[in-house]
Amino acid sequence: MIKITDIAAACGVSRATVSKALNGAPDVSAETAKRIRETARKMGYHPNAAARALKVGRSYNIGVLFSDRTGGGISHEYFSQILESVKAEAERRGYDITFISQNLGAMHMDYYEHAKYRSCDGVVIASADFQDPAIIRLATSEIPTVTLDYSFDSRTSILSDNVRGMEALVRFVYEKGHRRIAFIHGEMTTVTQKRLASFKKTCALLGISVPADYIRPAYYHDPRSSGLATRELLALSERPTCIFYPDDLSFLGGMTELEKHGISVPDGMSVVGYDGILLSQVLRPRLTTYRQGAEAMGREASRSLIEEIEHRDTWLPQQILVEGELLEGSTVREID
Amino acid sequence: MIKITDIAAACGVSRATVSKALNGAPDVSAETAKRIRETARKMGYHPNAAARALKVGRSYNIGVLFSDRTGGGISHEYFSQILESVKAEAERRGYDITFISQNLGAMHMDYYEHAKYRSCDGVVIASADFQDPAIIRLATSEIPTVTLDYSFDSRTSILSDNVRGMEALVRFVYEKGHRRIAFIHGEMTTVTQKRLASFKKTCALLGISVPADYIRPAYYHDPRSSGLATRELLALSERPTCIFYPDDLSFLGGMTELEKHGISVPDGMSVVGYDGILLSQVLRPRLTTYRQGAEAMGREASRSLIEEIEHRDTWLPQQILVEGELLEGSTVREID
DNA sequence: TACGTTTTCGTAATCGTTTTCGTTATCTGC
DNA sequence: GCAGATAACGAAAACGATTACGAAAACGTA
Repeated sequence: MIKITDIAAACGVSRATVSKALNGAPDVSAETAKRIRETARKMGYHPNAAARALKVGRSYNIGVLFSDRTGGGISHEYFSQILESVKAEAERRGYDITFISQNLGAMHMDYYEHAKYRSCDGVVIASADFQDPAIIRLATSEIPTVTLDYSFDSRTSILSDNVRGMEALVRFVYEKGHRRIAFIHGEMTTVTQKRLASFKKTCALLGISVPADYIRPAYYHDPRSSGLATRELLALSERPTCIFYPDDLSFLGGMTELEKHGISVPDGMSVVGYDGILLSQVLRPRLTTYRQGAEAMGREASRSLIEEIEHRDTWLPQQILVEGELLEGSTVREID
Repeated sequence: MIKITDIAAACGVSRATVSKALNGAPDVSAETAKRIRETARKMGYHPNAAARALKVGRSYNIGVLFSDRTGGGISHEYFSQILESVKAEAERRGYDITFISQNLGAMHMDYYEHAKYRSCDGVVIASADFQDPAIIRLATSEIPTVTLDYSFDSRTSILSDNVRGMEALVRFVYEKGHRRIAFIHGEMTTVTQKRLASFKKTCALLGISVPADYIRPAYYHDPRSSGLATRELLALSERPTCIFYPDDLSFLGGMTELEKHGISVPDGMSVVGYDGILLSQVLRPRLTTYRQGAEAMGREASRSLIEEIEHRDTWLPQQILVEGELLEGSTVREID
């Protein structure tokens, strides 16, 4: 690997001048700067990331955090799409990405320490338990962070528009004639709260009353718990005509349960999911669901984080709402 | 962040001694070593990754390479599972992972240069065009590498057991009574060659003759091309009774085409896939396919790469075969 | 011509760690 | 008690880059 000393020798100048030329310092003449830059390119010079990180903190490296506790990590489609677009946008802007985790090997590090250890310029918190003190420590530290699907005070966040998404789904089934709508929700995160609130509000707006026992708890990405909730709904004296599932994957548990009862979708029961993963669109019948703009969310996360890193003085935190789109499958029956 | 100087001051020794104690050098007494290690832990010391990387090359950071050319990157389930297990195993052993790509931002770097730039201790080449000179340069460099589903000379590789997998599938459909079996394959990579060879060999072994026009080319993870191949197979005077698809996703294209012709699975046509992704198991009917041991592959990749990094002197390249398992769905009809 | 200003460049310190080599001090055997 | 070996530690030089500061040269002006 060729270093700054080499190109200094080749140009007959000092290392300082080379560094300054390459970083666009004002106190180097236009001609020498050009000459240096050209030979640097010719000789295939690239700055040593470690040396630079050591000297100036900046590493051109951003951390990505997927909670290692919750199983639903990288390999869930929603998150892998986010990861992919975070990575693509970061690379486009010259940044590498490194995973941030806790307890690297034998050492006992929390997220913040890990980020410092690797001198990350910033961290994208993609999936985490936002009550975890270690997460809070990171998000309230001096390291720029952006969170997905959650907002910390005075920090940038990228939010999937759950309110609008849920509203779109409710309106859709309403137009199909449904008035008895059940809602199975995941863990009570802020996302869940928003979806539930939007569900209730839209129902109220449309004049639909939702009995308390139409609202059922379950877990995200857990077909079993959704299956249970489905069974409970089927046991009600007045069954719903349509069930909202926490996500596409959870619907599968519901489907199995419905099949057990000899109920077919959508003739015996209408259903909608959430997420719009590939799977939902190859199922027969195709699932009616709301696709979150994962690609845009990842891209925006990288973009805004890097903006903050590069303009820390003038930066103001913002909350970026990313819209999704309704995928009209055929799991919602028309009722007269 | 507390540094070596701090703990040197706290212990009343020099920085050199601290470093040596922490790294288990022989020339420091047992008591001082213990004392130093304890205060280091108490003070929450972690070595600065950049400084160490600068001084000794070692960065405790391994690169992971997903070709940026082929779209089927991280977000494909097979690869995201591999990524997840590579990451988990690496972290367990105290290594971080960073993505290796080409053309970081404005700089013009190839894979090898990128790996050096970040002073990676090794690279897992998870998905790539193995004919690409840039890939070859990396794989023949002094940097330890391990490849997945491809073998370079004198390098370690993790191979999904395609031979056995394909054999298992052929035997399975054979036992179900099928004798006219068509094979749609993906791009002619070494993986494809192995699968095709194993297909042919097993057929020959079982006394099945495979007409040349039963072998059809298509692309991996591309439902459209598989749909086309399916159409061609259906146009043959003597149709096959069973079709092998390049992978689970590709089968979807075939399914659409079969539906167009009013053919149902498995009554009108038996099919098998490959990969065993989640999707294949929630389809109705459940797809008969072969699940590759993605989790084990990623784990083995990390494990063997780190072994090589830490014992470069005694290390010998090896080819590690990872078995999968046959998933018996219900897309292969019993024939009498 | 002399002096102040600006432009352009180099010297040297620095980031945190590792490592070579020397310096003590302690020990061993006779 | 002494030469030589050994054990334990420290001083200082790296690794490759950045940057505050000073120096020299070039320029302008009176």
